[in-house]
Amino acid sequence: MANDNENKSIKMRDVADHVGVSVATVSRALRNPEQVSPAVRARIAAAIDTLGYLPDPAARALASTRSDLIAVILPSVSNNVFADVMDGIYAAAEGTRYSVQLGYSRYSPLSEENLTKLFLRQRPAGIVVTGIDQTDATKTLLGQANCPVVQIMETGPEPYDRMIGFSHYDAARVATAHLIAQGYRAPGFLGARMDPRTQRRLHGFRDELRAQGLEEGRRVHTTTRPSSVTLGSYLLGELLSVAPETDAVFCINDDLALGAMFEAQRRNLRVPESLGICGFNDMEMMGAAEPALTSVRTFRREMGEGAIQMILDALAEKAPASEPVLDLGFEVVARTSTQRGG
Amino acid sequence: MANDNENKSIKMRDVADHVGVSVATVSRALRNPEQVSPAVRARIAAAIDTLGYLPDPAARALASTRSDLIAVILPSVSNNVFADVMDGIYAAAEGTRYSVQLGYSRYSPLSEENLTKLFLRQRPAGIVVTGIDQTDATKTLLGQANCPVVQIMETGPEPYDRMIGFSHYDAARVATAHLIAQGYRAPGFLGARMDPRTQRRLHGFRDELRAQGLEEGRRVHTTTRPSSVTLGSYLLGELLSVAPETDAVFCINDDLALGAMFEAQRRNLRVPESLGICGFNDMEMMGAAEPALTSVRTFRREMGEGAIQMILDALAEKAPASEPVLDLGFEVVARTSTQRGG
DNA sequence: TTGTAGGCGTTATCAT
DNA sequence: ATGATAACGCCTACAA
Repeated sequence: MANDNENKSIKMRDVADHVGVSVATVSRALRNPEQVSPAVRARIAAAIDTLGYLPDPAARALASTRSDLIAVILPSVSNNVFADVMDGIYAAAEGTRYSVQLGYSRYSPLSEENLTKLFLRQRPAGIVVTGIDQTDATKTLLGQANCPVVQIMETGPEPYDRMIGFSHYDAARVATAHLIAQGYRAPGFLGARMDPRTQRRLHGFRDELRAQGLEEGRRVHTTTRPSSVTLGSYLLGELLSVAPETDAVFCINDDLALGAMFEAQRRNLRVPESLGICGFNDMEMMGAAEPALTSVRTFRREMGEGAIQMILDALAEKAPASEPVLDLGFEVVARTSTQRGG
Repeated sequence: MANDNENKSIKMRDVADHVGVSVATVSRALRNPEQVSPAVRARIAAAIDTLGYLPDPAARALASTRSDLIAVILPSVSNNVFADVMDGIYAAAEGTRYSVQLGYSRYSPLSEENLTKLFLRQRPAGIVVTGIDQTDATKTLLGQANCPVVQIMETGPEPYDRMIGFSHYDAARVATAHLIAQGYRAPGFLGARMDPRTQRRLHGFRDELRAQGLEEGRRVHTTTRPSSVTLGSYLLGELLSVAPETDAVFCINDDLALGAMFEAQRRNLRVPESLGICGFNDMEMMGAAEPALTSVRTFRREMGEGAIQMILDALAEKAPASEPVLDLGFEVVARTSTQRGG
C-alpha cells in the first residue's frame, strides 16, 4: 500500500537512508535494476512505496542530460483530427516512464520552428512532428536531433528518422475515382484552411479528374479560413451558384461534408441522386448521419500510437524496425451519400 | 537577428563570458531585469540573441524550486468540449514564459490523483484541474499545494483556491424550462458517460420537471458508455420504444442531440413539431444543422483562458482578484429544433 | 554488487 | 549594480 503522507518532499537520500544503502544504489535500482541485487532491490522498492518517494524530473533531466519527455508538435488544438491522434499518443505513453509535452504550431511553420527549438532544449527522449513541411531551420534542427524523431500524418521520401502516415494525394485520387465510378461526371472540390496536406489532396483530385478525361471547370472552391460545418454549407452554395452543373462534391474534411449535406437539404437537393457527397477522415458522425455520408477513413489514433511506439522501440534499441517509413494507408468508406448507382 | 547556429548547446556561462560579466548578472538580467543596469542589460540581450542562448528549464527548475510549467488535468482528450478549453488555455499561455503540461485522467478520479502527484512533484507554477469531484487524497494535495490552483468547468462552494465555470444544474433547469415553455409536456432525457457533471444536469432536469408539476415517467435514458452521434440515435430509439409519449429530448451534449435528430429523420418524426431537441454546449455544428438545433451555450474557450489568466494574476500577485469563484454562466440558444410555438 | 564524489546549468545568498 | 559560491536532487564514471 502506498502511503500518501508527508508533504515534505521525500528525496532519494531519504530512501537510501531508510534502506541503509547509498543513493547511488537507489538510483541504480531505478534506472538499471539488473545491476542491483534482488534483495536490496526489493527493500528499496518497499521503502519507495512506504515513503511515497517520487523522483524529481528536473534533477533527473539535469544530471542525465536526458529528460523523460516526448515532445509532440501538432498544428491545431481544436481540430478533432488531432484530438484522435493525441488520444493514441497519450494511450501509448500511458504506463511508460515518459510523459508527453504538447505544443501547437497553429499551422505556422515559424511557430513550429520556435517550438522545436524550445523542446529540443529540454533534451527530450523523443520528438513527434506533424508532416513534412518544416522550415529549413527546423529541418536542420530535427536532422541533427540526438533523439528519435517521428513524423506523423504523412508519408514522404526523406524522413529525418522515422515516419508514419499515409498519402493524402493518393487518398484524394481514390476518393475522386470513387465518385466517378458512381457515375458522377461533374464533381467539385470544397476546401478550407488549405494547409500543405489539404493542397496535396487538391492535387490528387485534379490529377484523377484529368486522368479520367474530365474537366474540373470552375468547380474547385477553396478558402484559407479554418473549416467548419457552417463553412461547408457556405462553400457548397458558392460552388453551386458558379457551377450549377456540379453533381458531387469531394470535401476536404467531414465538417465541410456535413455542412454541404445540410445545405443540400435546405435546397431540397437530393443526396445522393442530385448531389453526391464525400468527406475526409471518416469521423464517427459520418456513419450516423442521415443519409449516411461517404468518407475516406484515416487511421488517426493508430498514427499517434504508432509514433510513440516507434520512439519507445528506438529508445529500447529494438531492431532497426524494418522500414523507416510506415504507410498506414486509408480506406474509402462508401455510404449512401455517394450511392447513385452507376 | 537571431542566429541559428552552433548546436553545441550554449549556456549562461557562454553569454556571460561573451559580455564580460558573471553568470549571476546574466541570471538577474533574465529574472529581475530591474536589478541590472540598462547598459549591461542591453549587451546581455544582444549576446543572448547572437549566441542563440536558450535557458535550460531543468536547471532552472532545480535551482529555483519552481518550474515554468502550468499543469492542466482534463478528463478526456477526444471530447471536443475539452478541445475548446485547451484552445483557450494554450492561447492564454502563449507568449508568457510558462508552458502547459497536459494530463488526461480518462474520467478516473484515481488517475487524476496520480497525475496530481506527478505534476505537483515538478513544482509547477500553477495547476488547473477539472471540476470538483476529486478524491480525498487529491483534495488534500491540492489544498496544500504551494502554487495557484484553479478549478474549471464548474462552480461550487469550496474552491481550493480559485474556480471558473458555471452551474451544470442551473443550465439543465433552464434548458428544461425552455422545452416546457415551448409547449412540450413530455420531455425526455438522453445521457451518456454520466460523469459527475452530467449527473448534475440530470438532477437539474428532474427538479425542473417536478417544479413545473410534470412527471418524468420512464423518459430518462442514460448509459455510462462514452457519448457519440451513433449513441444519440440509439438512445432516442430506446426512449421512444419505452416511452412513446415523449415529445422532446434534452440531450447531455450536442453529439447525442445530433444523433437524435438523424434518428428522428429516419423515423419521419418531424422536428420540432413531433419532437423537440435540445443539446448541450452549443458546438459550432448546431447552428449549421438542418433544422438548426437548440443548445445550451457554454463558454469553454473562455474557461480555459480565464483559468490561465487567474494563475498569471496570482503569480504576479495582482489584487486578490475579487471573488475566488467566477461564474461564466451559460445561455440557452433557442433554434428551430425546439420552435414548436407555445 | 555497492559506495564515493564530481558535475549537470541555474538560482540565490552574501559579499563587495 | 555586480561577483563569488553554495545549493538544487540526481546520475554516472571510477573505485572498492
